[in-house]
Parts: sequence; C-alpha cells; structure tokens
Amino acid sequence: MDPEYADALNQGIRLLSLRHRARAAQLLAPLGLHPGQEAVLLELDRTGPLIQAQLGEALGCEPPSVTLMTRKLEASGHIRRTPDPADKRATVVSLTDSGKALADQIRELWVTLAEETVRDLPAAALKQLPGILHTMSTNVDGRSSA
Amino acid sequence: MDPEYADALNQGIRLLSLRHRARAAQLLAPLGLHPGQEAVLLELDRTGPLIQAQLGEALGCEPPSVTLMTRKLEASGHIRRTPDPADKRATVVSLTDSGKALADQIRELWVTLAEETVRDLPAAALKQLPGILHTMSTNVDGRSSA
DNA sequence: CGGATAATCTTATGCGCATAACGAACGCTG
DNA sequence: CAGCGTTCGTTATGCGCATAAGATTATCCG
Repeated sequence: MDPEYADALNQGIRLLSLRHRARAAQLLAPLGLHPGQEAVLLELDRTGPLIQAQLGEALGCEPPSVTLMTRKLEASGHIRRTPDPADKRATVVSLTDSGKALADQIRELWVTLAEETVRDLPAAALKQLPGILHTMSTNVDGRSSA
Repeated sequence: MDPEYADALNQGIRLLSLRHRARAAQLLAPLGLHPGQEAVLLELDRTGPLIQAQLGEALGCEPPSVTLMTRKLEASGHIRRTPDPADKRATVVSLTDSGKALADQIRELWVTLAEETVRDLPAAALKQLPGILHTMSTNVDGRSSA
C-alpha cells in the first residue's frame, strides 16, 4: 500500500478522533458531563441495567475504566450501583431519573453533533458511512483478529 | 436527522478511535512508543525542525500537551529541543538520528495498520475515505466554525 | 466435595489529552 | 523609548483511557 495513503488514513482517523471528541466535550460541558460518560448513559438507556462487565464490553473499554466512570456518574447522581443478588462479585449499574433525563438531552445534542460532523458530505457517503466505520472498528479490534 | 443515525455515527467514531488507537499502541509498543508520539516523529520527519507552537498546530493539540510529549521524546533520545536564536521564547524541536530511524519504522507500521483497518472495504470507499475523514475533521474543528 | 481455574471488580500507576494560571520575551503604537 | 497587548512556553490539576496486580466470588472437575 502507498505510504502516503496509509499516513492520510491513520492521521485522518487520529485527527477526527481528537476534534470530534473536543467538540463533544464543548456540547456536553453545559450538562456537567465529560466525553465518554455520555456513552455510559446512552448505553444504559438503550439496554437497561447492566453488569459492569457487560457495560465495558458494550463501550469497548476495560474494567478499571468502567469502575472509575461509573463511580463518578454515581457521585453526580445519574446512575445507581447496586450489588447483584445473583452474583456477589458483580455490581449492577442502572440509570436514575436524573440520568434518564440526561440521556434524552444527550440524544438531542448528538443529533446536532452528527449533523455538524457530516455537513457537506454527499448523500451516498452518508449512506455507507456507518457501515464503513463499523467495518474499520471490527477490523482493528484486537480481541477477534489477534 | 434520525437519532439512530446520529447515534450510529457518533458512537462509530468513538469506537473506531478507541480501537484504532489501541491497535496502534500494540504496534508501537515494540518501538518503545506510546500512541500520539508517532505523530510527532512523523510530522518532524515530514516538515523538518519546528517550533513547538507550529508542532502543536500540525498535530491538533494544545501547548501543554506538546511540552510533555516533546519532553518525553527528548528523554528517550529521539528528538532535540534547542532554544530558537531568533526568538528567545521559542524552542525548536528536531529529530535525532535515532528519531529519524524510528520515523522510518513507524511509516512501515502505519502501512500495516492502514491495510488492516480498511480490509474488506470496497475500492470506491477506499478512494473517498481520506477526503471524508478530512471533511469531517474540519467540520467539527472548533477554531474555525465556532 | 474440595481444590484449581475463571470471572468480576478494585486499587495502584502511567500516558495522552484538556483547561487554567503564570512568567518571559516579542512587537507595535503612542 | 515606554507601555501594553500578544505570543510562546511552562506548571498544576483533572479526566478518560490503559496495564499490572490483588481480592473475592463462581464454576468446573477430579
């Protein structure tokens, strides 16, 4: 493969990550959230209460990260952490009312962010973009390939 | 816009960021590098010695981040930090021989990473992907839009 | 059953990023 | 030339992520 193409691709992904996250941070700041936390709330709102291990799997991040993020969201009152009666190792994470309300607001912000992100892209690109992103994600997922 | 589409897009970008970065970390580890540092070396190898402010601009990150990253790369012997004779506030960053050699190795790794990332994508998507990434990056760049 | 293995969470610790606050040098303009 | 806003860099602090190491509980198997 052409090294210039490789560079454009990798650097492009890196830059998009930084900027998209930075923009998300700007939009989430009024809600008192840091980027990354919105994913927790959205996931819980989608699928209901989850064990931390399941949550980490869904978010694509590791157990220690889940512990810290859930602890902070618990401290700000948006989620609950209760022991799992069926498995004394596990802790169940669920949304509080405040967390549910926040999830709704996040969803609106995310429409704004998505519209902003894909502005001026041709309709054809829009259509295949989610699939492309998903394919690339699974391509570089270490757990399955390596 | 459809909230589901927005979610797929934003979440897709977030997941791709995480996994792509994690895979980069795996590939860079044998070189003793952490993800983010490779961008510094590649940029310096591309454009020659730079002032830290210029470097930060090229990388899309803020002055404190540049200070820390360059300090660490200096400590590992890959770059040099010399005072700018023409501007006593500035410090010029340049590659050492070890840094140049490393940049070559990184370029090879990045071809590997890029090939892995776009595996199974149709040729048409490959062709427009860099442009799409660039458009999205500039779309969410806070400095110009906001 | 009991003991090894695996799963779940937690506590360090470290890196890349950010913002905020500061000091030092530049450069323009009165 | 004196003053002042601007630019460059640094330190301090905080968050999201990671890995490594430990403690507790589940589970499987001999």
